[in-house]
Amino acid sequence: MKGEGLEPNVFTYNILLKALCKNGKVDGACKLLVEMSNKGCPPDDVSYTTIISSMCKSGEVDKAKELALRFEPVVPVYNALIHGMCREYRIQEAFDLMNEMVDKGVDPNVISYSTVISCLSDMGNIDLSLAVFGQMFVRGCSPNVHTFTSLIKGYFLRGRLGDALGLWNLMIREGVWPNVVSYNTLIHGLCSNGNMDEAISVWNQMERDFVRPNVTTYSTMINGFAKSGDLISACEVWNKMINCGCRPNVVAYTCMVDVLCQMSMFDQAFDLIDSMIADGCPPTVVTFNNFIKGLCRSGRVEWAMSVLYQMEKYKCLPNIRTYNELLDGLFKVNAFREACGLIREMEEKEAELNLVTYNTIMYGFSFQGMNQQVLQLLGKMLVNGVKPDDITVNITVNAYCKLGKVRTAIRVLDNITAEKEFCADIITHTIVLWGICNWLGTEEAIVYLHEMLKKGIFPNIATWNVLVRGFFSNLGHMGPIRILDDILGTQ
DNA sequence: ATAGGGTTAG
Repeated sequence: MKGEGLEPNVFTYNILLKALCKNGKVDGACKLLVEMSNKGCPPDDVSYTTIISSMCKSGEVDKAKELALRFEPVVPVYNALIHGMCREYRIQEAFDLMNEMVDKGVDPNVISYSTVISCLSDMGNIDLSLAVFGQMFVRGCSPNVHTFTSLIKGYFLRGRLGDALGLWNLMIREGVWPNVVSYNTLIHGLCSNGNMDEAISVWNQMERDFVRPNVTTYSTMINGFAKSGDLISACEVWNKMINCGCRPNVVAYTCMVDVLCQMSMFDQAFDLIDSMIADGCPPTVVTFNNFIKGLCRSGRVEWAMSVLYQMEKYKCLPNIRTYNELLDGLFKVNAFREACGLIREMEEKEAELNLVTYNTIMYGFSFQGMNQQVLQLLGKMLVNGVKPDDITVNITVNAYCKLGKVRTAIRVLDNITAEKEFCADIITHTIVLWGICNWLGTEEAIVYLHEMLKKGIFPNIATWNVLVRGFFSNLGHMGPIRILDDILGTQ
């Protein structure tokens, strides 16, 4: 350009800025920003928005905010920052930015509100989501298809199907037409709430509305059918996708790997993974996790372990889910040594154990009768800041009971139940009943049984098994007969 | 005409 005697203008520089950002050279873009001023072509709003948005997308939202402080930000800059905060669920800071906008008279627009609403929906806070929706109206800003779609997503996440569908109808009544993303959100919401029939009818409605399904739509349907056990329909959607000229991407392939595994077509699943390379969309760790999960669930754990070591060839690193699936598989086939070997391997690689990992290992250990080690693992879990769930509690209570520390088990349960973080279910109670029968005697078990009934927790077949066995081993044959009389008398 | 902000699936 310079050879031709042409001077770059602000458009030229902004295109260059965008190119630098897109190639991960944000530092270079910042240098160019300085150079622009020196060359007598000062950066404009677009220049700043480009850089700040790029920083936010690469997770450098604090650096982006610092840069934004150096000038008077416009709405798109604020929106990029809000999105950056929301990406990390820093919702308070997103609200702070919104308030700052209002204070400075830079009115938040539909994009600002929709970004926050989408974030709150993802966080499961549909009530706050609706509050922002209301505030948006008060401030004279109208929702668009993004806003409605984000709210609908939030309702589905909380299982509120009726509210989600109500909002969908409201959206259409307001003259806001759904696009392919809205349809995908609706279909996914119905599928993940176990409403496959409704999902199919929406998918048909989509065609009548002349909204073309994209690869996300097909993947959502394949996954929906796969999760509901309708593998034939899942395959039909895959074929339809190919016939309609829609090229599968890595997600579509990954869903299909799951389908083939569920059909026990493991060789075909592997062939499909292999063909992904040739098709230019290489498998990811999620693809392999599906394959490994399928193999483990059918007891082919050795094969699954060999896949773990093949992943490297595909430049895929196993993640915690890979290990969790394999550990579960190994424990289920009683390959205790191999499971311990894998745990050591995880420690060497400094893999961060999560809730599922701890539950899986503790469960595996308890099946080996290693109850002391179960309690040690609970300690390790708490030290590492991993919050136990109801499964952890049941495994722990079981360990205490097996060790004969039934009173401790009951005390631990009372404490966490009082904090309302946990609600003991029939499984918990059956475990404790086992402990009482075996260590404290059947009379106390009957007292406990009555307390259970008073709380509205009703015995199932496993509970009765525990009681009957307990009575046989403790009282000879008279006990169980009395209990059986009770059952026959009441049911 | 050429540059900037938000929604979906494994």
